[in-house]
Amino acid sequence: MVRAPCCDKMGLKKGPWTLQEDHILINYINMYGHGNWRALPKLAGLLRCGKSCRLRWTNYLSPDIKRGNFTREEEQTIIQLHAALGNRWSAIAARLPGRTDNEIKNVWHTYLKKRAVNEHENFEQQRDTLKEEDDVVVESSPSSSSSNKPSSEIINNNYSGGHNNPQTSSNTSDISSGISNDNGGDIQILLRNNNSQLMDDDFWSEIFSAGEISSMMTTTVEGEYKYTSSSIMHDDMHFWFNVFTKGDELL
DNA sequence: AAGTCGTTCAACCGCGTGACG
DNA sequence: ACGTCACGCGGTTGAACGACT
Repeated sequence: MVRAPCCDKMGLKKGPWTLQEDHILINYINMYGHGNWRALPKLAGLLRCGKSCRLRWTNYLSPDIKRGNFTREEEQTIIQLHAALGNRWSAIAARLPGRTDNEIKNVWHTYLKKRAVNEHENFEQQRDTLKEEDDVVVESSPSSSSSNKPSSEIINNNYSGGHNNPQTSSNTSDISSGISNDNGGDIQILLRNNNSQLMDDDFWSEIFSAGEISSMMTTTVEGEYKYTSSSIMHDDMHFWFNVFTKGDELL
């Protein structure tokens, strides 16, 4: 397939946009819209390629764009969505009105990636501390196995992070969830839709391959999906589950 | 004051994909 | 079915700027 020649080979301008160019682009789009980006620069009288015009408009000039610093809520949303969606910046941007994929990508690489790593490390420290405490309890009274508790209680005790408490956050989601340790030391994750609807496999397919999913998952009679870990579930599973239980409200 | 380094962010580049003839 | 076009996406670059030495 032969690709159309790039704009730089056709004598078109590159680099930062001038105020005059911005005005021309804004005026043209306000008057005629942007039906065809490739034809737009010629029609508007700009020495730019259509791609450059589209980028300038969608990332900077469009009136829909919210300028200014990201709020704490927006930053948390990006971290959670990135954990669930990966580097799908446009999908993340679609859930943040007024923010562009380019802007989100920049913010992620400059601030949020570091913060996410820090939070991950803090979480691991917390987890290790809790694990040590659990070990002490189990050693002193083996009969009081945690598996006797409802899983929602377990997750509330051990993994609650304030607003991500599955019970208190259920106003926006019908999904209840829990993590528990069975007697073999494996980790079980229960995901239940209160309307008895099963969760979409796509939710997990981003994180695990299909083979891993099927080997990990069983369905209970109550309409729950039960994921049972073994060696394939790495140590970070708790962290990511925690992130997802926050993030699923946003998806 | 001048040079260096690190950070930020607008813009570019190449690729994938869907629409269309 | 195939080729072409146009668009959108994600990765990368580089200019601008501030902090530091």
